[in-house]
Amino acid sequence: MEPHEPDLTAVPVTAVLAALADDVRLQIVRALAEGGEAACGSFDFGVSKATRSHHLKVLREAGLTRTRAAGTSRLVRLRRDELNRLYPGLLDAVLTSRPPA
Amino acid sequence: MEPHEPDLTAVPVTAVLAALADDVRLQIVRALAEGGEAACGSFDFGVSKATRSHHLKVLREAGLTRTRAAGTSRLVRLRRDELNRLYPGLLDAVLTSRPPA
DNA sequence: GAGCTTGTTCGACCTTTGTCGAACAACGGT
DNA sequence: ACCGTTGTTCGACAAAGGTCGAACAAGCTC
Repeated sequence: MEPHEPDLTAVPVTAVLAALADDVRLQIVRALAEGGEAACGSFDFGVSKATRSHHLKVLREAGLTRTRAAGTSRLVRLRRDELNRLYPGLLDAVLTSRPPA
Repeated sequence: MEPHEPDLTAVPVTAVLAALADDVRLQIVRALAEGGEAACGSFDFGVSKATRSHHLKVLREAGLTRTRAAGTSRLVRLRRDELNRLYPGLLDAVLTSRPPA
């Protein structure tokens, strides 16, 4: 089953923004930005694995991440270059924002 | 009644992003970016005035706009400088994105 | 003050979305 | 072949959010 990773230009801006407009997903994106490629299981932010899987799907379908299988795990990584090319400054603006005091 | 225009630093990033993650609101922001200050009524994007008022409230409470009374109207403007200072690149990234084909 | 214009607020409604547990699927190791 | 690990999918549920019409408020003009 292909993981359905759309062309970023085909994703409406509102969908990209909506994908980033969630605390859990933002934490995932931050983790990916810092640590590079990571397995789904490494994002343990106090939600069930069903919920985590859901959030990763949202990020993937918004064109923010790519996923590849690796044994029993799936490795996720940020599509930084494409993102920065299409929305220069967006990622940085979001990532450098202080965590909610 | 004060219109409750929060300090941008007090607004969680997710709230800012969520405010921008809507088609109607994005159109409003684009219009404000192009035309500068404008009356609420000038944003006729196929929604009722109740809905329009709702969206303007969301934008205001997310720290994206300022509103001032002017006779029977209310003039709205983008908080560009603050936005660009706190989230450099965000606004540009969102505004320069092509409209949904 | 009557009436018009401009916005806001108030339910109400319906869709979307975040969350979970449970069931399922794929893979690796023993 | 079996089991454990890792993710995904499937309802189900609750909360959030966009939408509307109607009622209300404030201000201008005649």
